[in-house]
Amino acid sequence: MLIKDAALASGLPAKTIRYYESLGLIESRRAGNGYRQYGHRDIERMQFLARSRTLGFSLEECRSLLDLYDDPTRASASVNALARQHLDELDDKIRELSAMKQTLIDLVSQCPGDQSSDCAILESLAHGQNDE
Amino acid sequence: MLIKDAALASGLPAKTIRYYESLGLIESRRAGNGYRQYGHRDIERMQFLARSRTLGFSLEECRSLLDLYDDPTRASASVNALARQHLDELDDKIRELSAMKQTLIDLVSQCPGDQSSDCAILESLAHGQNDE
DNA sequence: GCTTGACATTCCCGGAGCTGGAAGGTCAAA
DNA sequence: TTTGACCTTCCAGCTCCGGGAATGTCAAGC
Repeated sequence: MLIKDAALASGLPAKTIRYYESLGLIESRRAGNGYRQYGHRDIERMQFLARSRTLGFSLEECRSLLDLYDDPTRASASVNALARQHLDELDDKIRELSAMKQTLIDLVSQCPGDQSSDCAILESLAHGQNDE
Repeated sequence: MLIKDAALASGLPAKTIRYYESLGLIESRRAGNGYRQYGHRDIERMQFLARSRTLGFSLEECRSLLDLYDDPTRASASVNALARQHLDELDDKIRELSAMKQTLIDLVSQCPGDQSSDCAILESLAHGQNDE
């Protein structure tokens, strides 16, 4: 299977597959002409990466997850810890964005949004008092 | 006022002030020795940027906000529109992260998290069925 | 046999928003 | 005079790719 079909099968763009290989997350054997060739196992690995990325894991976290996956002596506690840590990061991020959102909602509600130049949003950005 | 004090007064690191200047978001006049010198207006501009960034606006959005701020003929509707658009982006991002979070919560709850190697998280990453 | 088109390869650049570091200039105080 | 704390510019790197150039390969059509 050549890279384009692997991309189709895995959902990862060909560019991304090459990039992941350059990082050592994926391996490939080459045909006589130098073309990368992939088999079922490789596609599974790509899908693993694709799913992990969908859940927001960083590539380094993906590497750890793959390492655990490859290790038959792993303890599920290790995976669990990794996942919980990522969960905490997600929570932090969500909280941060939600705070931004709430502040912005307040500001937008105070801005007339008409042809006048008076604007609570700009006023707050310029002189504070709403957010600090 | 030299850059270090401007950094202290504005909350932006000196490096960031120089970076913003390179992007044309901030201007500076120079002393005879080439050192940047800032006044009250400059500090305000930096604080404006700092607050805008805190709300998650991109630097290009900050540029637009500053332009509006500088324009006495602006309509608050323009600012309002910019803010609402950013609000939508925040919402999208929050929803995306929340979806990740929920999936991850489900997976974590199915993973024993002990010394056994069986792990629903890895299983799901490898073979799907939970998220797709 | 030759051309065309769709693949493949490598390599380098850019983007977003900085941060760190190197190499060097300036200035006040000891 | 020598520190030490500033300042300057420029270059590199971080994350995760995507775009594009220059080039090679291969099957199909004429």
